[in-house]
Amino acid sequence: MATIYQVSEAAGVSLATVSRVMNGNAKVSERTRKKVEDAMASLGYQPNAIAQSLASNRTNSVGLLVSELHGSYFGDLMSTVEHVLKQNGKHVIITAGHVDEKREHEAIEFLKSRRCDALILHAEAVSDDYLKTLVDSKIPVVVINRKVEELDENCFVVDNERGGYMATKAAIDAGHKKIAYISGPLFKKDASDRLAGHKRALQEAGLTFDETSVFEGDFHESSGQEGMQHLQKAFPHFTALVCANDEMASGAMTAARESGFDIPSQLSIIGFDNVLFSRYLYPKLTTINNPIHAMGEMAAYWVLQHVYDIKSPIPIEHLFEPEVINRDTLGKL
Amino acid sequence: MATIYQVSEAAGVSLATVSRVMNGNAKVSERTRKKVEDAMASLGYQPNAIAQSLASNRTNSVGLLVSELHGSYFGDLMSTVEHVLKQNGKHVIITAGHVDEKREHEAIEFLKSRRCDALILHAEAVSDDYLKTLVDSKIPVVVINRKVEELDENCFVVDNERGGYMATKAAIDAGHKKIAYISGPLFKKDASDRLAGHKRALQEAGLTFDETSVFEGDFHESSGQEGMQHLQKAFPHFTALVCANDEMASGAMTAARESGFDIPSQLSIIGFDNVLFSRYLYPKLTTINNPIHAMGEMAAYWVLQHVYDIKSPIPIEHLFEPEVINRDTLGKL
DNA sequence: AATAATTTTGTAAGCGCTTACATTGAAGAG
DNA sequence: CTCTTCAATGTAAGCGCTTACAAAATTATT
Repeated sequence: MATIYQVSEAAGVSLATVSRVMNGNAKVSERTRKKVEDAMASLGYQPNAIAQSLASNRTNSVGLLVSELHGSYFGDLMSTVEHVLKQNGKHVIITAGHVDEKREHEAIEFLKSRRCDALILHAEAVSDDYLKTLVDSKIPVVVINRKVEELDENCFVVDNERGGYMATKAAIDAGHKKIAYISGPLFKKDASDRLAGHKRALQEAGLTFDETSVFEGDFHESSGQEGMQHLQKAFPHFTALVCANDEMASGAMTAARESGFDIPSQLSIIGFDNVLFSRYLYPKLTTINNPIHAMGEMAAYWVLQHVYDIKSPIPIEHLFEPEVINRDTLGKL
Repeated sequence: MATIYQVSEAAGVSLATVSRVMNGNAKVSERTRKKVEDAMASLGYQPNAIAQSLASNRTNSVGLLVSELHGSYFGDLMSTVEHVLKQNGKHVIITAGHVDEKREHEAIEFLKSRRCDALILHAEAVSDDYLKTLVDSKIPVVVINRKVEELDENCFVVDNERGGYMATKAAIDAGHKKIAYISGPLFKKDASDRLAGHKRALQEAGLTFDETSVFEGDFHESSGQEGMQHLQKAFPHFTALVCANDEMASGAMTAARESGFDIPSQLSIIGFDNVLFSRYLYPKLTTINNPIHAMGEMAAYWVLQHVYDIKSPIPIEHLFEPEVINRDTLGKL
């Protein structure tokens, strides 16, 4: 591996000059620039990013914490963030927190130890206080899909309450009166917000909310199946089922089919998130779009603007709107 | 951010001693170790990984190149690799090549510039020669899902020909005689190997291979739909359709349904890869398991063993066997 | 108790870069 | 032709660590 020193020798100039042509910030005469570039090319020189980072205190990399490395939702987030940042010459260091406080904490500490210039966090398990401390600690931090008190400027969230409202409203508008609900784990803010929206829609339509109509799942497919089975007994004869995410909706669909329901003629199902595979399902799932793509993009632009002084091509916004995606699982009654 | 220097001052010892307790390699007396650890704790000291890397020429991070950051297949690969490596205190730097020669090349150069200790590559676009050069260039490299001449020791592959054979054999065993095939882009080795296996199964069963029975897709869902539409005309009345991956199988299922076929009573469909969502499909997709999980794990163990001298808990193997996953889309004839 | 052997600690030279500051040289002003 | 100015380049001091090697402190040996 050639070093800057060897380049400077080959080009007959000083280290500083080589560094200058690499960074293109200070003026270098055409002649010497050429000499240096030739030397670099012939040596196959590749700057050592580690050394550059140490000397400049800039790593040109931003840390991204996701809950899992697999799954459509996070795949989408990672893809988007990487795309925007790479276009601007920045790199992404991805790490997973697995929705576990200790592991999320470690993951964030890892990103800090790598001296990322900024952090984009989809942190679910770590405390609000920890996030506040982080923000105070100087390192630029952005939080996705979580609203932290006093950190509005650093948070990018979808209006989950509204999304939950829209899902149930869509069912009501289609004529449904008896609507069941499979929620996510209610200690999670997004899950409880979505449920709150569901309740608001019911109330607005003059429908009374029945405790037995909701099953608390865990956002995984299997709990959708369980939920469906449970609700058939606990809250029989519902005609529509709203699920707090698409995975659970998929599980519910499987269970419904096994119980002999035709979807949507006998049972309507609505999901949430609009992950990629929701359109592969049969029937194609009617769901609420969770603009994770837009949020990831925005988070990346925020970082570019605040950390690297690269102006965002779109105005920075913090609250994102959900949207009904009409497909084939919601039937008129 | 506290530095090692401040820790040494606070503990009343030299830099070297602090470094020693951090790395735990040289002997340090209990008393001073305690002093240093206390100093670290009270300063909230966090070693600067960048500086450590520069000084030690070790980054404790391995680069992982995938084609895309989304999708079940890569999600699985990333998850597995990260899991194994993290368990051993190593970190993963993930980057995407997007199946484009230039971008893959850049991605690899990026990983090299970050001075990764090793590279795990799912490289599809870059040339064999380039990979050979890489391997020769000293940096430990492992290639996933691609067999490169002379680099057997560095490659981890599934037996695609065998998988293709198994898929078609399964259809034949179920009584099918007229079998269509939707392949991946044939310039890709895995796609052409799978097709070769398909042909071998036909031949072995005494069935003649008909050029019009295969449609060359691009591994994406839409080309599964196109393929289905095309084959209905070009090769009518086939009773089974083998697809070179699950995405295309999903597309074909949609198209088949739109054409009024019932699956599997009127048309059997077999996929390949066994990605996560294949079991969400309706009917659940019968497919060939592509042991990407096992390969990713093995690649990670190889790196641990060859680069970090951590013995692999399982013997290193390079060729992985596909397996038929029987679900609901293959019907007896 | 004196010396050797061994363990523990310190000193200082890098790792490959960036960058403030100093130097040089050429062009312009008088 | 000398004196400024200013652009181009060089010098050298770090960035925060690791690690030979040297020195000091401790323990073992006689």
